[in-house]
Amino acid sequence: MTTETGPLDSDVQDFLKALASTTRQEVMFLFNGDAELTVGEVAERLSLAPSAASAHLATLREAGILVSRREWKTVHYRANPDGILNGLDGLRDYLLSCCPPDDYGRGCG
Amino acid sequence: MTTETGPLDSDVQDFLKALASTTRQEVMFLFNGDAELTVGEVAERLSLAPSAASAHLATLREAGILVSRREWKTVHYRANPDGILNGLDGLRDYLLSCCPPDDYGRGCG
DNA sequence: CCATCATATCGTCATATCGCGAATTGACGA
DNA sequence: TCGTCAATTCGCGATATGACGATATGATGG
Repeated sequence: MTTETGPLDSDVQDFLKALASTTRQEVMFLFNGDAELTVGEVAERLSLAPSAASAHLATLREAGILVSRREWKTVHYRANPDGILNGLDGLRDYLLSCCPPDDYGRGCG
Repeated sequence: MTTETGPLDSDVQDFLKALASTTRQEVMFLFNGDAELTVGEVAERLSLAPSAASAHLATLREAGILVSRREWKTVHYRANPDGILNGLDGLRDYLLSCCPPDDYGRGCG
């Protein structure tokens, strides 16, 4: 059972908050095509201070959207499909429980 | 074509920002079961000032998540399944374009 | 051990968001 | 038209977020 701080799973809350930021949306676009990027690369591509890039990547990692691995001196981030799927599923379930429509893309089987 | 302020459709941005708020998440839970609520009812149930409730409902309406209709003196809000579907689809497409996983629940047909 | 490089964390400031109460707008009834 | 009630908008203060630079941590190499 995931901890709940409110009516919505904290997992899904973190997922939403992480993605509801223009800068972090831009960050995510860098991970297209199974890309693996270091903090410094993200900082450079978005013209951000390394500290800012690090914080955003940490937020996305804590939301389960990215994962990181350390390789010698550098930390490599990449997308985390499982976490993303989890977030999307949780969000869909949340909206399903809130609202009445027939289906939200589920139940295609 | 929807206007874009960044890498992500502004539609989807509004969708995310609207839902990435604890209070608005609580608001959405009130619309369970095809409920139709006035601003005053939402304010009362969440112990909010009418002005705060109005602002949150407006945000959700502008994001396409709720729709409103005026009935004499009162404004009734209810969920907007089409808008919600749109938001979820847009979000999924965005994450698909960012990241590599096989599928995000699409392609069940 | 110490130096170095990449990352993470901290302190600070600017800005955005959220809450309220007050004033404004809009719709109905006298 | 004017009054009333509901909703919206405005102004304000408090809090949260996002950016930076400076500092601390971690891993590698001398």
